[in-house]
Amino acid sequence: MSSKPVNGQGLPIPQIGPRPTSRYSTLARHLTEQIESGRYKVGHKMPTEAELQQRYDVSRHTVREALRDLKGQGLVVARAGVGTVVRARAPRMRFMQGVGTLRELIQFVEATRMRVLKTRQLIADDAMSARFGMKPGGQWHEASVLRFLPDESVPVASMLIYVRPEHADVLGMVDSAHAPVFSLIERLHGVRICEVGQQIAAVALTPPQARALKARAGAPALDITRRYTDAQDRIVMVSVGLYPSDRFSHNTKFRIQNEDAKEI
Amino acid sequence: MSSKPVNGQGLPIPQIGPRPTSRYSTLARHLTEQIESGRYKVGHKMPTEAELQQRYDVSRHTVREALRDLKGQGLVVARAGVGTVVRARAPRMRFMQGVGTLRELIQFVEATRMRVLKTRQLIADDAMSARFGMKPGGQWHEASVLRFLPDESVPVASMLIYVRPEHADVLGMVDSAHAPVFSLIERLHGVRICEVGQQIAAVALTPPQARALKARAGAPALDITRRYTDAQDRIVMVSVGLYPSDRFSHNTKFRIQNEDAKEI
DNA sequence: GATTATTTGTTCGTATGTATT
DNA sequence: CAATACATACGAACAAATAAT
Repeated sequence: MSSKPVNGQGLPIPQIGPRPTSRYSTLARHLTEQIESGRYKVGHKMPTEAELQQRYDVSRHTVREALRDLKGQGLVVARAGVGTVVRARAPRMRFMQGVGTLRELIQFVEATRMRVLKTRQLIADDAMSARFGMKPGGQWHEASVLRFLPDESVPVASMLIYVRPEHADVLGMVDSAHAPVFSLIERLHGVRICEVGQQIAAVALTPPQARALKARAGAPALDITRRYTDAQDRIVMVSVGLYPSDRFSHNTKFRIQNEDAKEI
Repeated sequence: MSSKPVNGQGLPIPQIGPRPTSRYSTLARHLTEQIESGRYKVGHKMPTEAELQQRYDVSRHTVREALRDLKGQGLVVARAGVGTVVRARAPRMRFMQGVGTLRELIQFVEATRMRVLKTRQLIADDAMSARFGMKPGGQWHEASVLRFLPDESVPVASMLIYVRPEHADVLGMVDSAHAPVFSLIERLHGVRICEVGQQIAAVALTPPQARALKARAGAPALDITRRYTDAQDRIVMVSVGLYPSDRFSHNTKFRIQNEDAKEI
């Protein structure tokens, strides 16, 4: 009868809180501290699930629940066949908080119409891999899209949108659905976007680009490239937008979170 | 012992994708559709886990994985002893959180040197008022600055920095102090920056700008204008940076807010 | 108020699938 | 092809919270 420590002790993890928390969340907190303290370094691999299972004397399920927490916070990335790699040392600083960033994005999307010019399949080559981080050889669907303000005939932007073949059906709904493409994928395919990386650069329009946008060749434009990734750090979608400078500027507001300005 | 349909059929859910996706995500999508279609109404209870388990002939584990997805999207809330209640018909939009935005900015500043070319006093005119929101007639100090990467002679950016007369002393310390100007003001004058508004636009370099930056006239560049305001919404500082596109791109990471929706 | 039934939460065990090395 | 490591899936039991008796 000694083998029933179902929720009792036997776990060599320092139980900090006064209240007995669950094992997996205790383990999650413990691992988080190890990462924050630098015991597990960014870029390096965590111990395997089996290793953690033995070391802390818990079931593999419990280990996975704990790791799921860390994944959700973006601290680690797990990949089958490789392992669990530490990705960040802190659970995402709250230094600045985007104020209305997403809301403004959504409102912008809802206020504009999109017209899909054409779609095609393609295989990611080395150039795409270098630009977007897709694995070379992966299959993708590409849509060429123009974005219009209501009651205007001159497009605000021309975009290229890349999605996985299994999500390609959303490209057919972009015209009618006034919603961002990534949210369509989330809704229709149960994917969960976890992080969005955004790169903004200034470019000069090439002649074909200028023709599509009814703009002058060589005119300056914003190139806004966004990479949408899920919890496993897999790329779900990539969008490349070209916004002529006379029609669009990118505005963001940051609010400084005043509680911990100590770290700077 | 015929009960080993580990990944076979037996699930009365329409499998859409060409590849057999996991059972739990298929189930999650199915349940999501039921909610969106109004089959399960907001405020009402979902079937119990045991019920779903029987109805779809899967294990409880699979049911829970599917429900975890819905919880993560904020569609349902589960409470022990009560059940799983539908909370929203569509996945509510989550806000994004700027990740490392400020940190990256600081690191960029620390990794570069600044050289102040000249400073001057000026009175805000209507043009400045329209661009930056300063009150017309207000006194400001302007510094023209070049920013260099270490060991490089070509500037990364040319900037104009506007500060109030009472803070003008910081402009003399920019060269040596490897810290952002706004944080110097905060430290030396006890001002507390509360919000930062940022506008990014693409521009073509004018001939004088191109000369200062040792770049080609007409070349595309990012114009990043930041307005720093305090708690009273007074403008503390304004900076205008010109970043030639071949030397700089603006990167941001957003992370989707991942509250666990445990509490109501 | 105490007891019981119900429902989700946590934890163990085991086995197989899939991606990578 | 084999070994490794995470992903998915089955089963079983008990704990904790809540609602009903």
